Amino acid sequence: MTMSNTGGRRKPPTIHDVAREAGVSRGTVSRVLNGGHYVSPTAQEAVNAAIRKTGYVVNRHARSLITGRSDSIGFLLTEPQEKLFEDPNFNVLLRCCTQALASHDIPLLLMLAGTEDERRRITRYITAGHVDGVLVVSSHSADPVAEELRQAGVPLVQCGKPMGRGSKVSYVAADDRDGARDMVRHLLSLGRRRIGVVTGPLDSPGGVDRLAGYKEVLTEAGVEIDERLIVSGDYSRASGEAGAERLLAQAPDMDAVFVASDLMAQGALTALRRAGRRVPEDVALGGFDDSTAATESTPALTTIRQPYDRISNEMVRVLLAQIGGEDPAAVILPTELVRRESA
Amino acid sequence: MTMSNTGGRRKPPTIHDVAREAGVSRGTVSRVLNGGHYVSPTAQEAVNAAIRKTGYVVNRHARSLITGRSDSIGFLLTEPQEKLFEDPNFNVLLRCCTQALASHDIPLLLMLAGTEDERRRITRYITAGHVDGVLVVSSHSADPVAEELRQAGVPLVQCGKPMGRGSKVSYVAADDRDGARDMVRHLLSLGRRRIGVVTGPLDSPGGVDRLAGYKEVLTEAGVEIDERLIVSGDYSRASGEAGAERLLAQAPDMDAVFVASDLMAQGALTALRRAGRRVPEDVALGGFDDSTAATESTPALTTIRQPYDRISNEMVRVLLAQIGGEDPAAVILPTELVRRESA
DNA sequence: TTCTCTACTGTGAACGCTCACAGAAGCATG
DNA sequence: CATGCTTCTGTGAGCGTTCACAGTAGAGAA
Repeated sequence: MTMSNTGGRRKPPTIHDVAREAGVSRGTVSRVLNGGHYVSPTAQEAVNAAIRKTGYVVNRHARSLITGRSDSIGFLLTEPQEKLFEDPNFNVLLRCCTQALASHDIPLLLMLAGTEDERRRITRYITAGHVDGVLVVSSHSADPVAEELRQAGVPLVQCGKPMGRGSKVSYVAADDRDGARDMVRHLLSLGRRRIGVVTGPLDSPGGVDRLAGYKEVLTEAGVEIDERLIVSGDYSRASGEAGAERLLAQAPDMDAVFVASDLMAQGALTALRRAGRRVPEDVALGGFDDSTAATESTPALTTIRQPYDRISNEMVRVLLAQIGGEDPAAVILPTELVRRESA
Repeated sequence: MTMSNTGGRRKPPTIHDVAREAGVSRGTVSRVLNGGHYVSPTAQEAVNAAIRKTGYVVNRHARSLITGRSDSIGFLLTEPQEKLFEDPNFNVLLRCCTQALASHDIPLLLMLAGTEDERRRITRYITAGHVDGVLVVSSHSADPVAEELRQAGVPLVQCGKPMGRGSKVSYVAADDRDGARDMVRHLLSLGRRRIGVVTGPLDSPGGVDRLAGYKEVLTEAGVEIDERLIVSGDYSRASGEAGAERLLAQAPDMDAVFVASDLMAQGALTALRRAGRRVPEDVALGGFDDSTAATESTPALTTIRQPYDRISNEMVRVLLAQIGGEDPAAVILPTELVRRESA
């Protein structure tokens, strides 16, 4: 359609070529490129035609050199390497964020900070201004990298509530407490009363809030909180399996269990099956996340849906706003109960 | 340690500041930055000290503007969005490539080309020279995007053998044929003779080669090839389940099955279990990839290990060489049989 | 007319770096 | 002493863009 660069690599057209072609000045072309304010319709038209004809694409390096912006943003994952991709939530988040950024024509730089060395390298890279901002994802929200970046004045937004309540850092999170409440209410509505819970890590707000929701609903319903029905995990499949095992040992009469992530719920399913408990007949099982793990299991998991697409969009929106000079913001998004087979 | 950018964002030091600090010229600093040839030890030392003292980090945009290189490379995934992350192999590959690049201090730009729109946008972005080269990953190797980029003269390396035998495109792949041979030989050594196979997509060399290995070994062993023991899938879990079902219907006496990917093998496991076949007692099951799916299943999968870490390193090495002007290259890496529980 | 205001356009001057080139210094060779 | 060679260093130009500024033209008001 346009003059694409077939064959060898020739010198690409510059803004100057476009200007000459359109019979205007560089400045006018630049203005068209950047929103088109204060440009006559005639010039606008001529420039666009010239751009199409020459196949011009802006040289981002030249632009960045002068604007000081890189027009790219980083996606930072701070997890030990083994766990890095076990959790399907990371994948979904990565995919959604990439797409959300793509719609703004902003490339995403993937940054994996598993080891101490990598963290140093990446911190240096980011503080050097090679990206305009950072999307931070990590399951344990007390992240020193994020804090360091924040102090260096780098715009960033975290996925999930951060630990320190005082720190003014942007974040986007699902409503953990409310989601947990919905799930436990659902289990109660099924007639279950001996409801166990495998929590997330309790050094993270997400883990704490989901446990809080659990306790609240039980208390409101007049069901006594039994500490033997509460164990904690770290969102890994293995910890879900171990957690369910411990619960079965401590409270053999358990008739339902709320597991704070689908991946852990998968593990719990294994443990329950091994113990000869039928799901959902003997023990109703509720997960959290609605990740791919939920539909892959048999039985498919009843779970709380985290709106990852909306979370990603909001993260990008908040980050872009912050890069544009706005203040840090917190966004909490509603969850939704998804009924499948396990409860 | 050094003067890090604490607090607000001040103007970062330039090469000029370093030169002044070190008492040398810009040129000398630049030479130190780029390998340090033709620089006296004294100057070398002074410059390094000045860099440490000022906290200088090169401005990549200014450098790129003049060199024409972006010093970044793209990771292109051309798959429909749903499948994008279902396959754990993609995750591993992405992780390994990111790390391989990180060791060269090269950032990775993630590019997801699921829809036609995205493909156009990304092709445009790449041909505009915003990345120096591209790592291409896709399960169906007949990829129009890759071909288009290749014709535009963009350095790229594919993961897996490409379809057209004539096209001079770099690639790195595991030895599919040999891996399949190892697995089938192993199944034979277990005393199995009615060995089924669920192949990968037969419009891709990987799928074809694994099937070829299967047939070769059986023929060499004097076992007759039975077409009822051969069905094909598309590497998805669902297709593995359907494939195993079909095999059981067509050849109920099947005593082993070689499934061309671990994800499909997971599906096959479900089908076998549903049909009441014990694995490995009644039917021995062999997978391919040694992805996370292999250890997550019960029983854990005996499989053929694809050396993803080496594949990634080679992809990066070949790509960098090609960017440096060398000719396209093909690398085939050996696989390894990993015995677990399923066979 | 003259002035002001708005809408638009063109022109240097950067941005921070690398590269080519010229030149200096040191040393051996003719 | 001149010449060449090698090793090292500094300087000016320029990469392609944006930005600030100056300037023009036309419309409307005084």
